[in-house]
Amino acid sequence: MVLEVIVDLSNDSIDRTFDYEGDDCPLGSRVAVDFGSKHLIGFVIGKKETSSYKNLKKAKYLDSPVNDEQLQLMDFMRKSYNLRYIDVLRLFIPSKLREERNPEYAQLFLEIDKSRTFDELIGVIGTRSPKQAECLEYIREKGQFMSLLINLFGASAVGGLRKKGVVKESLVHERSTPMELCINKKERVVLTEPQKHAVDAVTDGDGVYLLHGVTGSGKTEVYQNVIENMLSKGKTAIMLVPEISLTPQVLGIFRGRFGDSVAILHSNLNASEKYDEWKRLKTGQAKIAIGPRSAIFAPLRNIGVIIIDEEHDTSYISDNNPRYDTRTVAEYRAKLAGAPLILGSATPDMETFQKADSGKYHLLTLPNRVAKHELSEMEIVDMTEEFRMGNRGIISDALKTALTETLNKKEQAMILLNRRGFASFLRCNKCGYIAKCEDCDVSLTYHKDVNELKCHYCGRRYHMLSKCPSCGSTSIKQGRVGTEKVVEEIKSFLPEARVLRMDNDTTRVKDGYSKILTPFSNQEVDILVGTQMIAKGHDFPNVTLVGILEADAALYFSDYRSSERTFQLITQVAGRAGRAEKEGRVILQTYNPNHYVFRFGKSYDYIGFYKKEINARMVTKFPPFTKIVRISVNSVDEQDCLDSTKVCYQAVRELEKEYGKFVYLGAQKSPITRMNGLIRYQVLMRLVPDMYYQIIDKIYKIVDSNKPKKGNIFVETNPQSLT
DNA sequence: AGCACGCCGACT
DNA sequence: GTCGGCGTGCTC
Repeated sequence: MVLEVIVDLSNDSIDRTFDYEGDDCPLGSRVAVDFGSKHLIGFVIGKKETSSYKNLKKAKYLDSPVNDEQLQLMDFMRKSYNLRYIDVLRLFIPSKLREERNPEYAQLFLEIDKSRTFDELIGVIGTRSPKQAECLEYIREKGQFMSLLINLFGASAVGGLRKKGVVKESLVHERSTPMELCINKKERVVLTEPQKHAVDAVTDGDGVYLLHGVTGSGKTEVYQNVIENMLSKGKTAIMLVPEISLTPQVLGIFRGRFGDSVAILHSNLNASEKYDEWKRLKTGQAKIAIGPRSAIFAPLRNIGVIIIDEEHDTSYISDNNPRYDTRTVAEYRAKLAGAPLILGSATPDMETFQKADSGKYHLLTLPNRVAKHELSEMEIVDMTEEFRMGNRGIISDALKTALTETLNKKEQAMILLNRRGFASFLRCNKCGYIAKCEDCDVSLTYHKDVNELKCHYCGRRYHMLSKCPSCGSTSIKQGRVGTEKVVEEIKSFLPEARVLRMDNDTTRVKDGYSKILTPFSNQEVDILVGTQMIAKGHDFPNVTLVGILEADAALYFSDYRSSERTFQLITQVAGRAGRAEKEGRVILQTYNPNHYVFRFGKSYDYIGFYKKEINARMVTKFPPFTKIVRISVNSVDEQDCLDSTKVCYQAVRELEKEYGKFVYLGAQKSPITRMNGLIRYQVLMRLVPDMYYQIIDKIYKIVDSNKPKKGNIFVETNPQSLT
């Protein structure tokens, strides 16, 4: 029988099937093939009786790691995101299965024979077999799986070692416990009415449910009950959480409730551990997959529910290699399985809430906090006022006082320095004026190299401003503050305070996270100063004060989502204060206190914010009312990059002639020169949704046939940023 | 992705 | 005269 095989190499020129001769096997089977001079893994995605090709090589069947439903999901992803087949396939396969051409050896573990010295063993091998000696040296310390050794040193060398009896073999397949989990057996709580209603609705329903509830309103309890109901129906479940909140505590709660039927797919697991968890799901030993976005590809059958917690989190969007949006993929997978999809959040994505609002999704609301505590009181400090009063520092007087009080009470504080999009906007320190594009209403980005302001959406350029057009002050500059600066300022008025910084620099080092969080949680540190990353997840009961500096920084990021991001951020950090018995307090500093984000944020009024924001999006024609499409081109060679971009641009213009005018911001070339040796250009356009679905495939075609010679080209829809 | 084949520059 | 640069094309 002729098998149509995708080989495990990621390259545009071989993103198609190759015919091989092989025994009949299910689609999705993994096979070993020779391709050119290489020995590779391949995947069967089609079968036929005859091939137009003459002398076929043989494909050797290994196993069948993906099922039919998963194949359908792959197809969907490939088409909607214009991805290579192999890149999508790899998402479904644990990396271990890609290394092993010989599954029968996969579990065979080789170690050196410890009853003799290493030199004795080398003696046995002799000088005629250098490959074998090399291999023996390789496994000297820790041993290794046979399949990997065969890949590295060849079958004959490894076979030689076995024949000479210098290695010991064992069938290792103990399940390695992923992470030390403190299993957290919690008392079963009685559900509130809204929780009960949500659980019932989802259990008997299908389609997409938006579970909207503030922090502490008991969403997790809903998830658990739905999962439990599904398990009792003999079904399985997938639950996705943002990478960062995949903490041992969270996992412990699920392990406590569901025991061994939970499989955890975490990026901290090594290849073998991941493979073990994958296999438990595949064989049905485990029925619940919990993990970050990649867990959506879990090898489960008979899925009863898919849950995406904190659905607005940006970690659900993969912005490189295979680019995809997990929520869209999950929605399709749920549809294939006939299962409901739950999207949970306190601050849903605008697009998600709009779908719930318009009846496309079902809306479930958890109105109250179950915990005894109300949400923390939020104070807004006007920094332009501080400036006028003569405080030129980063920290307002109100926050200074609050910090001092907090420390006196032996409680802790967190200070968030919002640095999103900080690099480049221009602001007047006196009146809070921000330079914006007259056409697009997004903030202008300052380009130092040419001393110009530029709009990232339409490319329009403006002269650099020397004084504020609104109040005439010359104190107009780009704000740029680092965490070091904040710490310095705190030290100046609270010299005894124990302060720790947490940002990209301090967490990059090995165990950076726990080096900072452990002392803070042990109360050996009073104040934690950090960027976005301190906003998520961690629960510190002794924290009663949260300060947000530069709360409006993200607002000036040249991105139509900046208000939404800001609202999400302040809601999230505010939730960090006063989580246990003690009351919490939030102080938010801004140059723009009247902005609606802060007005609604202060009272935790998501619905109010949504109404205002969605209206703005409609008027300015931004998503969800349009889709922004970006063609990105990069190359090591400027001319090469430009050529490709130009052709694409012309082709897009042709499309416009055929289909009618797009809702442009002007599809045009805007060059952005970037570091790492790559020149980048892009073509941007905005399309109303109907038009988008009509022409996106044509745009993919244009791009595919105009690749730069020495670089890459790809299309993104609603990209995360335009930098 | 690799590997082979093939056509122009500076070297023993 | 040749060694080797990497552009182009192919792998079932």
